[in-house]
Amino acid sequence: MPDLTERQKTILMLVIRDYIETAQPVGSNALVKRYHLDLSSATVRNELAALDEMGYLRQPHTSAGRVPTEDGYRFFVGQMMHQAELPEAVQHTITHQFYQARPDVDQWMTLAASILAHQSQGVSVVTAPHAEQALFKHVELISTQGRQVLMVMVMVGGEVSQQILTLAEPVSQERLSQTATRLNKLLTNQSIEAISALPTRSDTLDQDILTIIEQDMHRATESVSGNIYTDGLTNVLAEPEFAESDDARRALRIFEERSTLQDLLARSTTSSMVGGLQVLIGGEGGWEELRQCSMVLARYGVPGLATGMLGVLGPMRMSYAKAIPTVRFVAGLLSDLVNDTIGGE
Amino acid sequence: MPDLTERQKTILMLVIRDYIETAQPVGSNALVKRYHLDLSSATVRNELAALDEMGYLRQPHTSAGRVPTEDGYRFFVGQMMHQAELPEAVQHTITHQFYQARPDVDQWMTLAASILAHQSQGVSVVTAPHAEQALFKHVELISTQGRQVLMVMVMVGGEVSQQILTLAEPVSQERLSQTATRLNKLLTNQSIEAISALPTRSDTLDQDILTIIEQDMHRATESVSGNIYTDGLTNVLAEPEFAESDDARRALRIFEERSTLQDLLARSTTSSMVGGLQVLIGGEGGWEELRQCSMVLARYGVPGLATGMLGVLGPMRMSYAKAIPTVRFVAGLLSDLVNDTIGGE
DNA sequence: TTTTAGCACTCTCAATGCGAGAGTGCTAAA
DNA sequence: TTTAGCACTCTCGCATTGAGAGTGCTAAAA
Repeated sequence: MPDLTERQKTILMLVIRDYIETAQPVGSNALVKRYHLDLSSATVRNELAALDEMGYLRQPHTSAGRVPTEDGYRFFVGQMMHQAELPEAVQHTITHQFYQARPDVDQWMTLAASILAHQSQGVSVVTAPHAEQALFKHVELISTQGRQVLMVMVMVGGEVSQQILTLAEPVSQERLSQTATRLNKLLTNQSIEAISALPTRSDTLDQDILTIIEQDMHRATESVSGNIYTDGLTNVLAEPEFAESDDARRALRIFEERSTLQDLLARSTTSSMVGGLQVLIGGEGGWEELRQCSMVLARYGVPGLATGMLGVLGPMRMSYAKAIPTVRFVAGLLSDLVNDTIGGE
Repeated sequence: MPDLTERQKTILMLVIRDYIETAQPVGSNALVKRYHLDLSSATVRNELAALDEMGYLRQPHTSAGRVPTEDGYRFFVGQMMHQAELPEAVQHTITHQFYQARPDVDQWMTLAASILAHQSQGVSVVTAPHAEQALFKHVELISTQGRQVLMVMVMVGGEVSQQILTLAEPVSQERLSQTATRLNKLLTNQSIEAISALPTRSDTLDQDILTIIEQDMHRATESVSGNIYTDGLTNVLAEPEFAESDDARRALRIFEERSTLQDLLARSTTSSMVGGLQVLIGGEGGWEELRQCSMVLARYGVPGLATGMLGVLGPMRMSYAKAIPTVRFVAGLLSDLVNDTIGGE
């Protein structure tokens, strides 16, 4: 990599930039003409051959233009990673949209997914903030009809879980409220371990609810991430490389099956930290169906309290120049949001 | 339509059945051979010509087999509409899945969408149960940090809305709880009109929250349907008619943009009643992008209290034989669920 | 009157061949 | 070290062609 001359770097960047725009193999003549290089096509040809040799470019077939390899894209991303910034106007627009949205995690996530998808013209994915360790915050019991009760539980960090319980016999709202009050007093800010270790309650209703809370918190702890939001699924169908093959279908299926997607994100979890940005090129991290795709991922939130992931998927020749700064900016925005609303002391 | 002889009906049904399976124009020879008809191909040919004349079939080009027209599909659906029943085994499986799921509206909707998509091999859509008139049931205020408060509001019928409030100054959880208790007492089972007519509260916190509740209920009333759940988006890409055209993209985009989808469903709302089943063929009801598609729709729930819609979208030659009974069965199941859990007295 | 066999005709689809265009690598001169 | 020139290669679009499937029509058979 250090053995690239300045001129080679320039040419390599231009080739990749051009290919990202046109999706066509780019040849020496076109390159010289299009970018008014002060070189002849023959010189460029030699350089292209060298870059080919070094593995940054390749030819789809003899006597065709050059196309970037995965290594080529990696170089490209490495170069632009630090320089790319979102235009201020766009930053303002995005911030404004968040400001206008209803202050609700669900809305924010949907909005973030939508913005990412539109800005990058790719498929976006956002996970709701999720705590590594579940801490109880509040429970509410609302009688709906007969033996049916709606239980709403809130955890520290803001996660909300609700479910419908069917009790053995009808219970008045008043008694439900009393139970809720007692449990809230008892459980506030407790971890699941602490709750499990609690002695059995004498009141059977209290005990029943307690058991359900425990189960629910278990579920929350086990799941690797919060809810998953996606958008822009159809964007990928517009890309010429997916025009007719069913590669597109297989890739999109991953995004539809939330469990698979969760696995995928979980893998990347370890290697990425809040604020850091991760670019997976050509299905790095081994996901067969995504061999033709790239992902730009970032983690956001408050480490230890609540974090989530967000990212963009596109073909390998996706517009990194847009995707990278957008992901970075939105990650920052969501981090602030988490911090402001459900965040630290 | 009454001028179809029995034999013509039989042949028409066979042609359509075959076309739905193979996606290939079906000719007289193939028909006789495949279904061991006791007729010569020439006779069949005459009948085909007659059906063509009457508008049930057409030829993509001279000297190709026959393909159903929209009228053809309508006849087909009319014939099978009443006879089709889901096999008992499948019914059990589905019921079992609902039984096993976590008792939460969100889970149920996701599950319903998933089942519809898998059974019918099409794109499914399900809206959460939604009341025409919002009635207040319960509100809860949970202090999260500083001036931030999580408000959870439940309406009669089970709809839950949550949002994060930023108060002018920090307020203790105790005071929040008192406000919630007072408001709950005051508002239970009240309609939005009644709430709007209420005199101003002396306590400013109470009044602030009250205003927000009012706004929120307004929002709930205005939206035509609850949350929308979809699944099986990728199924449509597997269909040969969408293999490479970008018709597929346009159709799928409708399903991604929830607002458009909501419009679409709203249109069908009027004409369909709970229990009834509606089959839109070839984008009936005028939605240009869905000209090549069909939808099987049904309404479920308890009229007046909470209803929702569910349905399946596929190409015109979708498997109605699977889609229709599945939609009908799941609609029944969801109706029961609504009735049992959040339903009437 | 209805059904069937026979036949000429039509149209698609896959395979084939061909020429233009774009791009390459190499060599020799600047 | 760069550039001009040149022969070579490979794709892509286009037209041609032949096989196959299916039709409609007519006349004979039931």
